[in-house]
Amino acid sequence: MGLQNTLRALADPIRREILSLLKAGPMSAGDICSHFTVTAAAVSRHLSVLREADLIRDHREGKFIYYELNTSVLEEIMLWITELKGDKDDA
Amino acid sequence: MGLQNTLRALADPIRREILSLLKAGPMSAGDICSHFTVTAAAVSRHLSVLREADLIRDHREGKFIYYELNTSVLEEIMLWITELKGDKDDA
DNA sequence: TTAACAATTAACTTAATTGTTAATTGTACT
DNA sequence: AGTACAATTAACAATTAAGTTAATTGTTAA
Repeated sequence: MGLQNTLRALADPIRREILSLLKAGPMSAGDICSHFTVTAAAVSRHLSVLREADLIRDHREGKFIYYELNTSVLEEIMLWITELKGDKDDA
Repeated sequence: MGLQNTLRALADPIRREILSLLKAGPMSAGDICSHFTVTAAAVSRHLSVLREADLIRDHREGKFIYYELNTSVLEEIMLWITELKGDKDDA
């Protein structure tokens, strides 16, 4: 379910924007929300989709839940695309 | 609309399988259909999504419409992922 | 022109996704 | 305990997506 989950998670502009935000470093759910016009509940569900895809990790610190980027699962996409593009290694 | 269209198109297992089939070379719609259990109409719609994303190109030869892979739009995804992974060029 | 075939488009159904508001969970503080 | 705050989950409405069958568009050949 890895590649499917990852690509599905990336196929939404808000979720991609969340990932871009997290590029700068870990951020609380509230801080992430403040960058969007949709409600906190909507953002929270986007976060859970990203978490299911293992594109982000979370940990609680007191009242806050911090999210951080996990780019390791993106390797699988890179690999898939590279293979599709023709295995130029064989050339 | 480029990246969004591309990722949305890739976020479906049948569409990814179609692209993988086309890796071997151009193929008619009928040949593509024969690899799947869904109806020809369903495959045709998948093909149109892939075409809108410019992941495939088509041309008619007599009764047949041949599809072939276009991997150039995948560069955009590679770039986006690379940027997300941290712009290691700056290191 | 008519028949036959390849493929797409149309109309419709069902399932999944996205968003909202309201209720719930978890933590800190007095 | 009780209040306040951060964040998630639940329940529902609306949109989008994917599948089916039936009808339509192109093309070839009799």
